[in-house]
Amino acid sequence: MPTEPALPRNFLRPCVLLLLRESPAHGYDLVERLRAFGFSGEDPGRLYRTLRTLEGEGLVRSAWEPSAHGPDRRIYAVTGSGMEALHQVVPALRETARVLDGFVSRYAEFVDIESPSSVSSSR
Amino acid sequence: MPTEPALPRNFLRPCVLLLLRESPAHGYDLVERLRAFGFSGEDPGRLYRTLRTLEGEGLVRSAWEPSAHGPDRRIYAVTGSGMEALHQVVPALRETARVLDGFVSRYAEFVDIESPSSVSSSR
DNA sequence: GCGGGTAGGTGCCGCAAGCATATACTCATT
DNA sequence: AATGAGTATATGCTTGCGGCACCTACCCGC
Repeated sequence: MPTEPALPRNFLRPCVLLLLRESPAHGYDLVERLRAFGFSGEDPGRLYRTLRTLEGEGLVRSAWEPSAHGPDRRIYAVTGSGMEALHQVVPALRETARVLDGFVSRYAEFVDIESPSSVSSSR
Repeated sequence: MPTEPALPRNFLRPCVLLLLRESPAHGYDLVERLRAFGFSGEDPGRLYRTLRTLEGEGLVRSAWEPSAHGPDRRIYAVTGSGMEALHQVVPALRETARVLDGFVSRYAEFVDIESPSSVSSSR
């Protein structure tokens, strides 16, 4: 794993919504699947808090499910307004990606000038 | 201007360093040039506070300069350790861009399935 | 009965971000 | 000579996210 990314504020929320849209899951499972989006897996408490907040806002719903081995699980699924909320935030995240690409290439521009060796491609 | 981007925490700092590296400037000027990185220009106070913080950390230095028209300006320039700090945070921002691209394309994947009309190119 | 993996949760605090507000200089207008 | 607009720099206050620590409880193997 490279450097830890500097994620946007509240990025956890859309990530949870997207993952739940792909398939319902319980928190402990989401902890693992969230690694793909740059979340280290430490601080599961943060995720559980976010899940309860999302449920309070009606963006996800949950139901307890007994587990064969281990304690019961609270299975979460995204709701209709949850999907709406996801659709609404995506443009901002797209915009963020655009800005960051701009920043990086603008940074790379003068780095290439200063050290013409070990050139990083301009993507 | 599209939607306001959801910028990472502390993103203002590297932006200021990059802009000052491109050319020294005073705060009021930076406010304008920061628009390229998604900063709306409201809340200039935030920028000025950030500048003073950066100066306190030795990442930038400043000098007063009289203005032909209007009040005096505090001209900022990036220092050596400021550049080091910039180099150190860029990998994380690169990583963030990567993650966001991944998120967006993963989102687009099921959006294309649900509404096969109005297809967005897969970049 | 002890440790380790699974699963879900609360408490607390620092600090960035958001918003309002203050000061002061210059110039053009009334 | 006062008023307002544009330029320029700053402080005060509040909120809420994020980071860290900590707790409970279940199941299984040794």
